[in-house]
Order: sequence, then C-alpha cells, then structure tokens
Amino acid sequence: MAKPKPAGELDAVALETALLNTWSKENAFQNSIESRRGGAPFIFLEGPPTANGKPGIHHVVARAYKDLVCRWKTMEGFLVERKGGWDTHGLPVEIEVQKRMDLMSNEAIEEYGMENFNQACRESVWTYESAWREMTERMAYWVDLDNPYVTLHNDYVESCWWALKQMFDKGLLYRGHKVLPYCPQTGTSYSSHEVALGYKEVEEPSVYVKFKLTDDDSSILAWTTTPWTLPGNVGLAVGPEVTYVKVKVTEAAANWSGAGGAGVGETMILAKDLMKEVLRHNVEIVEEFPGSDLVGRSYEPLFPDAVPRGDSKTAWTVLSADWVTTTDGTGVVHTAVMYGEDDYNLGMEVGLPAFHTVGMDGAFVEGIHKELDGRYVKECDETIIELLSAPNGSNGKGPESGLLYREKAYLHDYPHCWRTDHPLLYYAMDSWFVRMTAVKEKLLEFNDGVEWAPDWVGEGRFGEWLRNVKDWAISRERYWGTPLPVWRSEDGQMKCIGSIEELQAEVARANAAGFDNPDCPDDVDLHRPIVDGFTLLSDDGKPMKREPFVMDCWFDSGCAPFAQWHHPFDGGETFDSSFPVDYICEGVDQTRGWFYTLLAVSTTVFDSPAYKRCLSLGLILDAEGKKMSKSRGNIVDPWDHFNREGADATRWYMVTAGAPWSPLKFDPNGVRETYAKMFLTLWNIYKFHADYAALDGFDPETNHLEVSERTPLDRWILSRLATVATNYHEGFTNWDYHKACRELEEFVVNDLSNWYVRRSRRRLWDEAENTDKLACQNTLHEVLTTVCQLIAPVSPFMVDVIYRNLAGESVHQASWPLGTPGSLEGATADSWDEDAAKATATLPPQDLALEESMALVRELAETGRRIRVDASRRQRLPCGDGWIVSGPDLAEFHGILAEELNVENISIETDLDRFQQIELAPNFRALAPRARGDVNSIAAEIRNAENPAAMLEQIKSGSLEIMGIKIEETDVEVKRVEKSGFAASTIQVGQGDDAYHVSLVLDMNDTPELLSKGLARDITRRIQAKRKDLNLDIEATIELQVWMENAPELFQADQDWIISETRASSAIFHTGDNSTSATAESFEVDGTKIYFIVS
RNA sequence: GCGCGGGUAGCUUAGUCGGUUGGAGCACCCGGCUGAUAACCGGGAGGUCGCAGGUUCGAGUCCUGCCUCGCGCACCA
Repeated sequence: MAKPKPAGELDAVALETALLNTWSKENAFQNSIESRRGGAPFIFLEGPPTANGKPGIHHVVARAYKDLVCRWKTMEGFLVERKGGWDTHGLPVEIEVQKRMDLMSNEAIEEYGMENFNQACRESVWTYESAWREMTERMAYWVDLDNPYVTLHNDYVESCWWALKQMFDKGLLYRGHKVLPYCPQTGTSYSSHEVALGYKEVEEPSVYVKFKLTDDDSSILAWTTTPWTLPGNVGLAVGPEVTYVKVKVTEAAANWSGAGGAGVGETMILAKDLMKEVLRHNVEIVEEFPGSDLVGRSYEPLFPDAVPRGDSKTAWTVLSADWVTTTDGTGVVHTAVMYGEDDYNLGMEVGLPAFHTVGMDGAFVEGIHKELDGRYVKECDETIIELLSAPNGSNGKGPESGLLYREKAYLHDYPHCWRTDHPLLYYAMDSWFVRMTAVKEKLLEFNDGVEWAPDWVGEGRFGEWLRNVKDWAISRERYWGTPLPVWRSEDGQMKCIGSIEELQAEVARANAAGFDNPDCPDDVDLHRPIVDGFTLLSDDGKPMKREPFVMDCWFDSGCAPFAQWHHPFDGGETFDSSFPVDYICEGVDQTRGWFYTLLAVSTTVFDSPAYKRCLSLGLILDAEGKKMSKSRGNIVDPWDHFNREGADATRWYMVTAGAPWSPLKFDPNGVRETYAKMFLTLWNIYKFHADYAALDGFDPETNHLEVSERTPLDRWILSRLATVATNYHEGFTNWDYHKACRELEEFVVNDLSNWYVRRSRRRLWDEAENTDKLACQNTLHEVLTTVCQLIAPVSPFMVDVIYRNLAGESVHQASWPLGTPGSLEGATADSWDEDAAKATATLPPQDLALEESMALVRELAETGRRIRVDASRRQRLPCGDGWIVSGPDLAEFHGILAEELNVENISIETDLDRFQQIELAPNFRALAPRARGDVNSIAAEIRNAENPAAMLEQIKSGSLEIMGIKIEETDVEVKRVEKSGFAASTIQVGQGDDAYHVSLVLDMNDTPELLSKGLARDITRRIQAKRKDLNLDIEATIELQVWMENAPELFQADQDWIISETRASSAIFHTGDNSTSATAESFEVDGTKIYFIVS
C-alpha cells in the first residue's frame, strides 16, 4: 500500500505511452507470468498472423479478446504463457512477390530461379512485421514476440514433416488423381476451404446441345454451363429411373433469339419433367421411356478429333448414373471425364477415356479443333457456340440445323481464385490427400467436447462442415512452403521422411549406392529447391525423386500446438503438459481455416482434439455495415484511435459494442463516446479521491475504518460493487464480456460517479480529520482498486496508473477480486475447489436490502425534481415540507433526500388517504384464463370504475361479479396514485406481485424564511460561478457587495451562510438597485433583481 | 437453392415465461442544477418493433410465408 499522490490532468495517450515505457523497463509482462509460476497452467495458443499485410482494426479486436482472457486467467492465479507466432508460408506470400517482381506465371518464376524466388518470399514475409509489433505493443496485447514460433523455421518445418509421416504411416496420406478446383494462373489446385473464399456471382452462356444418336435420327439434349468442356465430352449420363421422352418438332419456334434451333420434324430426347423449361418449339411426344432404356446407345462425338477412343468400349455412349436429377438442365448430364468430379468418378467406373483437352495453362491442347487449339478456354465460349451452330454442327454429322439447340445466359456463383480472382477450372490432377473421411467420426466426437462460443458455431457451422468432411487436398504445385517430404520412384515406391536425421541417413544410404547428392548438414534448409536436390534410394534400389509439391500453408498452422515447441525433437515436457490447449480465439472466418486444420492435424496425428475452448469472433464491419477489406479500402487504422482516445477506450469500446461473436459495426464515434463516458469519468473519480487523499496524507492501512462503522452511503456503494463484480465475473465465465462490461460501466458512471461521489463531495472538504471523511476515503480506495482489477483484463492502461498510485503495485500483479482458483493446490484449468476459490475472493459485504432502499431514494430524488418542473418551482427555492407516502422505511436517508429535494423537513405520512386515492388495474394473467373472450370488457369495467375504493370493498367481500365472472382480489392490482391538486407524484417499485407504490408530496407554500433561503442560494450560486470565472483558488477569500431590488427579506442567518459559502472576508448587503455601476453583475430570479460585485 | 445470425427512434442498442404503458445511450429542443468531468437532473420530440398472414382475450416476443443485410455451405451437369 502507498499514500496516494495527486492525480493530475488526464492525457490518455500520454498516459498510455508513458506506461508502455514503464512496463518495458519493469518487464511487466514477464513478471505478470512469473509471479504465477506455481499456478495451474492455462494454455493459450496464438493463431499466427501473416506479417506480409498491414494490421487493421479487425486484428486489434481479435487480439483484444485473446488478451482479455489471458490477463483474466492470469489474475485468477493461472500460469498463462503466451508464445507469439507468424504464419510465413503459402500463396499469399508468393502472389505478393510475383506481383512485385512481375513473375506472373510458373514459367517466369522458374526462369527467374526458384532459389531466388523463395529468398524473395522469405524476406517479403517480414514486410510489415514492425507494423504488427508496434500495433501489438501499443494496444498492450501481451504476447511473447521475442520468441515466437515461425512456420518457415527449420525446426517448425521438421515438426510438420514428422506429423506428415505419422499420417503416412497410418495410411492416411495418399497420392490421388482427383478433379480439383484449379487456377491456371497460379498453377495450383485448392482445398475446399480456399475455394470457399472465392465464390463470385457471374453470368455465363449455358448451352443445350444435341448429341446425335448413331443408330437413330434422334438427338439427346444435354445442358452445360461450361461450353469449354464440350470437346472433352465422352459420355452422357441419364438417371435410370427418370422418365424421358422423345419429342418431334411440329412447327418452327416464334421469336427465337440467340444461336441454335431445330428444324420441323427433328426429334430430340430429354427428361419429361423438363420439357417446358427447355423446349422453345411446339412438339409432340413420340415416345416415353425410363432412362435405363437409353443406356448403352452410342452417339456421334461433338469434336471427333479431340479425344482418342483408346480401348474404351463405353466412350460416346449413354451411361447410367443415379445422381442425375431433373432439377435443372435436361435430365441428361454431359460428361467430360477430366473436368468434373462426378464425371471423373463415373469415367473411372465405366472405363471412359481419360484425356486432357485442356493444358495446365488453361488453354486447349493442340489437336482439338483448329479454331480452338492453344486458346484460353474461358475465351472460347463464342467460338464453340458458333461451331456447334453451323449446319450439321462441329462434327459434320448433326442435323441440318446444327448441334446447338439453345443458348441461355446463366447466372450462378462460381468459384474464383481467392488470390487472383480468375475463374477456377475443375481439373483432374495429381494431388496428395489426407484421408479425413476415415476419421470423420473422431472429428465429430472431438468437436463435441469443445466449448464453443457461441455454441452454434460449433454445433452448427463447424459441425456441418465436419459432417460433410472431404479428404484434404494438401499438396500445392508451388514453391514457397513446407515441402511435401515424400520421395517416389518411377515405379511408385514411396518414402516419407519425418526428420532431418532421417533425411541425412537416407541421403547417406543413397550416396553409398553411388548417387551423387549434395551435402545434407544438420542445418540443411528444408525448403525448395534444396530438398528437391536429394535423390534417395528405394528399398529395391531404384532412385526416388521428391514429389514436387509444397504443403497447403493451412497445414503449417494446423501443426502449431506441437511444431511451436519443435515436438517431438525438443520440448517434450512442454508439449505434453500443454496439449490440447485450453483456449484459442480467432475470427469466425477461421472456422474452415485454422479451427479446422488444428482439429484435422491433432485428430490424424494424436487421435486427440487440439483445443478445449474456442471463441469465434464476428466479422468487423465498417460504420456502414460493409465488410472491412483491403479492396474496399474501408479498413480503419487502429492508430487513428490509439493516438486520439487511446488503446483503453478502443478496447473497451470493442468489447462493449456487442457480443464477441456478432458482427461489429466499428463506429469511430463510439470510441470517442467510450472515452468521454467511461474513462474520463473513471479518471475524475480517481482524481477526486487521490487529490484529497494526498492532501490529507491518507493511508489505507493505517487509516483503516471497518465497513460497519461507515455510513449507509458507503455500505451501499460497497454492496453495489460486490453485486456488480459478481455479475461481471459470471459474464466473463459465460463469454458474455459485453454484458459484463456494460454493467460495470453503468456502475462506474451512474452509481459511483453520479451518486456516490456527487453525494460525498462535501465529506472530503473538511480539513480536519474525522470519521466520516475516513469512511469515504476508505470506501473510495476499496471501490477504485477493485474496479481497476475488474477492468484490467479489458483495458489495461489507466487502471494500472490508478492502481499503482493507490495500492503501490501494478494491477497486473493483483489478484482477481472474485478469487484465484488457479493458485489452489491441485487445480487445473478445467476444475478447482469452488469453495476454496470463493474463500480467496476479496469483495466487500453485500446488502441487497440497502441496495433496494437506495434505488428507491434515488428514484424519489428524481421524482422530486419532476414535481418541481410540473409546479414550476425552481430547485434553489426550498420547500418547507415533503412527505413520503407508504413504502418502506427510509428514515436513514431522509437527510440525503432533504438535500436532494431541497426540502426543509421530510416526514412519513401514514394516512394514505390524505394525499392518495386508489385505482384498480386488471391483472390479465389471473383474470384471462376464466374470463376468456370477455377479458377486455371486464378489464375496462375495472379500470373505469367510478369509485374504485368501493369496488375494492366489494371484491374483498366476494360480492363482485362482472359479466358472470366473480372477481377475486388476485384479479386486480391496487395502485395508489396522488390525488389531483397536490404537488405530488407516485412511482411503482418492483414488478408483478411484489410491486408497491410510493408517493412523494411537496408543500408548495412559501414563507419568508424559505424565500430568504432560496434567495441566499441563488446569490451564492452566482458568486461561486464568478469565483470560477475569475479562476480563484478554492481557498481564496473575496470582498463582496450585493444590491437587492424588489427582494424578499434576506435574514441574517442566510447572509452569514452566503458569506461562509463564498469565503467572503467582507460583505455588504444593500437594498435597492445599482444599475449605474459598471462593475456590478446582475441577474433576476422570480421578479427579484440582484446586483453584485466580487473583488 | 440450403443452413446460421440479424432487421426495434436519425445513429448505436436492451427487451426474461406472450400480459396490455417497448427501455437506454448519442444527437436535437426546452427547462433545471453545478466549486461536478467532454458532467449531472427533469421534460419534449422522435417507433407501422422489416412486410404479410396466423395462433391468442392479448404478440417486439410463438408459428407460417415473404422481403432484406451479413456469414457459411453447395451448386455441379
């Protein structure tokens, strides 16, 4: 404990930056951890950001919630270590570098040199590191950035390799050939969570194509939205159960627009259900049959030279597939094996030829058609439509009207590259997969054990994702990333390398067999192209080359729980005691990202969940409700607020603006409001206390006064503190930080500042030592220090300054006022002895009855002011009498009320009928079940009773019936309201059955004494304002002259009072005017004119 | 299209089990109060509680449909 020093004026930004220096000098962050060294661990895992983009306000939000929980748990006595981390691999980095160096294709990169390119990536990763570090430090996110994990570090990569080998050994890692969304520009395929980032709505031409049967004049109609896949067509799929029809065109279509068409007499086959949707001609149905009847029929290829038949017996025939539906298209699915997942699977099943008509560059390969060869497929739509439309169509074997039946613009969402915005092509390619489908049940089971906030993200969104889990395509045909540690021989022998040591051994073995490998030292760089340079030896002596892929960078971050410790090569104990982690927190956009990959990796590698609690944060929107994004340019710079209102206000605003998981409309004005309301108020409360405490040499230890010896006002604010703190803690426990903080803010502003401090000001003015002043100072000390402790996890700056001055240590070393479960013997992050934890709490005693009484007192004070407004009686003119009618005993607060109401004498009136009458109100809840439809009529009769008192008597005697319903006492509420003609007001306290009514009545009659007092108060008030204008010291004395014109008598006692209140060393009170004096100031009140001179 | 979460005063938001009179804060207007801070107090104005139906004596609250915003999924042919 310390004797407080005066507070000084507030400059939040200066306060915060100065405190940052202090923290840094004191090593405050490390100390806050070290001092809990013996506590139960609470494991936090930092989701690694990429430092190749500038941090925005949305990053501040995420970091605020991470920090909040870590600081809170620390104060609860847990050991909360926080290792920083950086995500440094992957496409975002490569794209950045490619743009900067103008290397927009893989060829360009390889020409430039992979080694140089990767070096550029390695450097680019740190472009904004200092910006991140400065933001992190400035906002006081306490995380260890000096020893972070970095995904490009060899140790980290080695752990990733190890993890992959575990998967490989369990048979969960496999090489496959699958149709994947592929970006020709970046030359890479994407996993489902990356694809999800890039859906865009686009309008594209879709076409209905006639596939001419070889053994019949008819054509089968099929539909596609990707004309570029038509040259690759090798089959048509129909639903075996679906009903198809053969139709004959009976007359030419009117108002035909666009390409294509059909001649009269032409016959076409399609699903019966879709005739109306598809056909634009009048037709007659020639035949009707199930899809199974069509299976096996062969048709003419559209582009005869595009795909070689090979030895396929099923190419260009009708195939059966039960996934074919009639929701759109024609009920016939055009099948191009290499460019659709279903197509590919079907093709493999029935033996269709699997040939690419499109190259990896997104252009048609040579030999498709002379007008298409070498052209980018997305630019060929028109050409293909023209080719098909020509008489006899592109293959010269179609009907005279051509192969195109119709074209139709089609609006749909189509996946685009999340980095380059190019449309993705579904493309069959070699890829590596993690067999997530094999562990689906485990994923679901582990997810069930996670405490999600909000719960619906876990059960709903994430659960949904897991229930539809697909094998994870983890390989990328890229350069900058964790290389896939698999070596493969030409005949398919494979080895997965799980460590540098293993790599060295394999290299040595290969060299012993005569291979000429470069050196593989202990610190070999585990990146491309170094690792590509090693050729290993298969078990049967064949050379093995590394599979030329890098890993999906999400795999890297998914390895964070163990790779951050270089597990299993180092840090074994650290890992064992920190897995699974207790808490992670990121934006909801990480649901399919990090939240998933963490679980995916931990499930496949450790057969364990990765985290126990996950806070999923809502998106940050701008003030308009638009998502903040680089491309929109609406990102709020956190420094705008750090430099204006400070980090405290910014953080508090973010937490109180809404639930953590709801989208936050970031309103810069809201930050300003938070500053003005919460922090300025808090500072002024503190300043009030600290200034007087310093003046008086107050020492909370030696000047301690028991709570029981303090005034009801003191005991009230202490009880309120205990109540609010308890709710606050409960809010924290339930992830309801917003509710907790809103209530605390309400407490600080309303209870503490606007009532307790306002009511207590005069108590500290007394220069002599007295019990009342001590009571107030002790109370302020306790309330302020506790409030600081409660706020500290959310907004750590100002409260630390306050706490240091009042308590002599950092608030970040303080204990949580609701107890320190983490410090208990045998406690864990998940469980502790509740009773023992409660015993460590340091809250003052609660007195709910007192809180209730004070609430009523405050309400009566407000009621009194309302009465005065209604009666046009100014506040400074006292009333002689005030009566409180009915209600609980408030005797101990009559003094406060008299002052607040400016009433000479408050008394209790027990004769209710003197000022009040009753009114009856129907109680619908009781009445409705019996009265049913008549309830409103009955209610009206009760409400409009001419003599409610008489009606109440009738009800009590059981003799009242309305519309055949007997009215019981419980059917009505008795309200007491003031009789008209009195300056009075009635308020209802409480709700429902416990509600009661209290009235306040003020006597509006004037007496000479009251008028004199009122006059004295008005004069004093003006003089005080003048003193303030003149900037006089509080202690300074004045010389005073007053002239009163048309005034009531000012009694001697009131003159004396003016003199003492205004610290006048001399005072002369004249009667009459002084309008001629230039120096006199004047004012008028209730017809009295006053002139005065202060000198 | 499917799923989740929203839509309440000009703005930000609270609203429990359905109960008859929907609360706050900011901004605005009037008044009061102040050795009390970017303050405080009273009053005023401002609401078709997204729209339309339904259930009910009674709906911001429950049900159905629709509109709209955000997010996610899946879009395949």
